[in-house]
Amino acid sequence: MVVVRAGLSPERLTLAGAELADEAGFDQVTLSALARRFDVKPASLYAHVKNSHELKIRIALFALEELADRVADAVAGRAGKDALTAFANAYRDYARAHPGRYEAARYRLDPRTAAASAGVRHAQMTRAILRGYDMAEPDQTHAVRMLGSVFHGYASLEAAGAFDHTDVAAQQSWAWTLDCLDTALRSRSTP
Amino acid sequence: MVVVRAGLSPERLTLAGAELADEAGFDQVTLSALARRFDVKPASLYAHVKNSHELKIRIALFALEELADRVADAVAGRAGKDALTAFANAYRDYARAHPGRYEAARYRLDPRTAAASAGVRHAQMTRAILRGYDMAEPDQTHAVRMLGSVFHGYASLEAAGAFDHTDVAAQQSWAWTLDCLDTALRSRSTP
DNA sequence: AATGTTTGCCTATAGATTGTAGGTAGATGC
DNA sequence: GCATCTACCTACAATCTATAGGCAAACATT
Repeated sequence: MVVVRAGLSPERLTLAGAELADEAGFDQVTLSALARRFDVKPASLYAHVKNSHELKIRIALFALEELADRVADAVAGRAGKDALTAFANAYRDYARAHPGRYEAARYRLDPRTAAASAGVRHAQMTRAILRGYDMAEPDQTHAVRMLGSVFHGYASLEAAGAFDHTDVAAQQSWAWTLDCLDTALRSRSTP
Repeated sequence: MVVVRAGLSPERLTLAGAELADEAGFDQVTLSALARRFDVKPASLYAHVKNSHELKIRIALFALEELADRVADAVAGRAGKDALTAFANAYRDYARAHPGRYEAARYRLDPRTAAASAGVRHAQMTRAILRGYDMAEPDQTHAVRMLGSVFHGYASLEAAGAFDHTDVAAQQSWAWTLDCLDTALRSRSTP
């Protein structure tokens, strides 16, 4: 009897799960669906991931990492509004290109896991952006939270189709918003 | 045999589902869990709601309506920054008091259902806020989207615990953000 | 090359949730 | 008083999660 092994591993399952999330939505990521994708029985997956929850955590961590990498790449060598725009665009582009992974990145992690995740890099990079605006504490923290809210909120609403019913291009509003944020941050800077 | 009827109805199921969502999370809202709550068999619920998806839609519409009511109440009789703050606080307070319902309000609705939902009132009320800032189109649409992003983003990140790891009160950042938005909008107004 | 061990996926099984079909007792209407 | 309707029931099938244990291929050792 010829048996060809599927070549499963936590990493391959995580990546396949991320792809499945992008195609069908993060809530459609099940061990059964993943098993079908590898033409394998569901039970076989439990040798590689503890359970469905752990798989989702892995996908979330993978997405956070990937997103942080893209943002870091985009921001490299830039400062001020240039850096702000690069950060924001990399963020939004990722959410649009990988809606399922982006949703996964919002999966609730326990504090310890979150503290060890790339989420920390996101916060650091946001703070780095603000260096171009000379902002002291606690204003810097306020600004980090505001920027995070705008970026996540915009990506989230756009993905939900909230901007589809008004005949103004989402891209235009995005550019306007970034412009607005830049002005607001500059007016708050303490040189 | 004494049979006491549970008194099920779509409305009672929707409300109970909303309560369950607040207590255990929107993803824990299942027909089975709801049936246990009414001490009834799961199959009995199908006489009142078509399926699990329809129940979630009902909860989403209920939450959107409730949230719109609160915001409308808060905004009534106010204008300018006062109105902006009242809107924003009502929004955030609802998300904090009813995390499950707030999550439900983000449940993906098909375009027709969304168009007939209280989501439309949200957009109208946001536009009403902007009357205090004398903003022409398409800037008004841009501003509606930015405000929506900030409000939703902040509520979403705060609920996810994203602000728990820095020792600055979320309330402080919220006030700062609203102040920042007010300034930004005033600087964009076209009197 | 022969042997023992590990790896990788299997079958079998059980519980939970969703959903359909059909039944029955109590409430309602004439 | 009788027929109908309502509200909930049992029974059943499908899907997903999860555990336990089996077996053959792959690998390591000598």
